[in-house]
Amino acid sequence: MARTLDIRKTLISPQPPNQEAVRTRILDQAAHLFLTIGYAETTVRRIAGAVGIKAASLYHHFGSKDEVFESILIRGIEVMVESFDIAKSTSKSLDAKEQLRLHIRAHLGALFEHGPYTAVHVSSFHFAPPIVKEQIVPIRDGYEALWTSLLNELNTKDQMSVPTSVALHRLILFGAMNSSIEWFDPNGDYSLDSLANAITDQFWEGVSSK
Amino acid sequence: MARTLDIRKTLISPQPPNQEAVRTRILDQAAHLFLTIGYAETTVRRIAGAVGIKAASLYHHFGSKDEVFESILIRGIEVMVESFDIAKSTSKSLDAKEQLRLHIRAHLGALFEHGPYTAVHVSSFHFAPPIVKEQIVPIRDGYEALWTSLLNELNTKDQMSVPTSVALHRLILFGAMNSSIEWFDPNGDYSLDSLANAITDQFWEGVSSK
DNA sequence: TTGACTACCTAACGGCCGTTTGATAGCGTC
DNA sequence: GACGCTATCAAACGGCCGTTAGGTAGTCAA
Repeated sequence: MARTLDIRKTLISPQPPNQEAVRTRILDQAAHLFLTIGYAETTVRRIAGAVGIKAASLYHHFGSKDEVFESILIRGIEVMVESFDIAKSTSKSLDAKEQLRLHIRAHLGALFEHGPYTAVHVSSFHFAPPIVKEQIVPIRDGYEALWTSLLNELNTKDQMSVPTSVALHRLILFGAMNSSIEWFDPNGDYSLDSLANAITDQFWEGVSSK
Repeated sequence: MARTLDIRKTLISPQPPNQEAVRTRILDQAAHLFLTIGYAETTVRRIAGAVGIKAASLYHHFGSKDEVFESILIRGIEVMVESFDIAKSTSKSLDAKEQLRLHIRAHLGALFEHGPYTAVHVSSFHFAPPIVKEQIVPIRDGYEALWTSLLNELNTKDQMSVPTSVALHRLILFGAMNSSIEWFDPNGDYSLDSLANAITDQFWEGVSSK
């Protein structure tokens, strides 16, 4: 059975599966470098070295350094969207605050639990080359729109009421969540669940003593 | 009187005041570049060009590019500390939430109203060269300690009670404030006062409808 | 066996980087 | 008028960058 599948696979896709595997390894290693030392310090030679090939060989799989970078940024958004969708479907029947908590947990999960792609997006998008930014912004807008409509939904329920604009509060919430990549250690004493709870409670109730 | 002061000044400091003026212009132009295009794209030649001199001449005023960068990061902290101190002394007699509001407004003022130094610090510290970071961290810790003790103070008053740790909520608040440099336009429709109010209300009351 | 194709290589290209060297004006002081 | 000092410059340094050209094994179908 497994063998028949293998045969069919090679028949359907003429190139060996190695191609896609190397592409993935390049993206993984590059993402790790972008995250730890930033765009400029992450050179093509360094990425190739981490993969175990030479810089010139990388150009067999990608057209340019920026194509690698762009792929990583896009994958970072995909990871966020996938997490969001799961949270959406699993929290449907819960009350407003619990729905919010699950979505916040999902966003933090994308940042810390599903590879470095989303974290790269958050840390390195701001100073990405303008040509790359142009390509990414519309895709990123899609993810932000998911959050906007979620918050609008919750805001129509009677449990939540944002004092000014939903857009503004979404930005504040994003700032609170995303800035955690600067200081949160997913292997430290604090769990990701407890961070999600803290941000949710803070966003929901504030710090006033009633 | 003013004349005597001028004479004394030249007597005390032999070098002409031009030296300090050029240094300031270099820092101003460099900070603007670091903020808009980032550390790597901000080259010594570009900084010098913006000032109206050649790259080699810049080395008469600073020992290296990183010395310029480090000076800007330190100045960014100084601006924050100065804003904080003013807020502290002018809000002493107010209630807890109003004290918080004034400090949040002060931090945002440092980010948007007193030159690009603080904004450079927030946007470019993360990927600063490790040697630079080492120098800056202890200084930055001083500013963060101011906020920690402020929040601890407010937390002992009966109007505020953070559900988990003050340290965590300080980080969340910093994230909310600092991320505004990614999207807030100080010359747009929204005033900095209203942003400070929104963040304050959000932090204090949350979004729940009681 | 040939020929196309894949995946890698070495070597090099032009270009920009941060920085240094050494020179040249200008200017106030002895 | 000689000297020392400041501020600037042109030119060059070695080094690393992203990228390309051209070659070479290996694989696999005709």
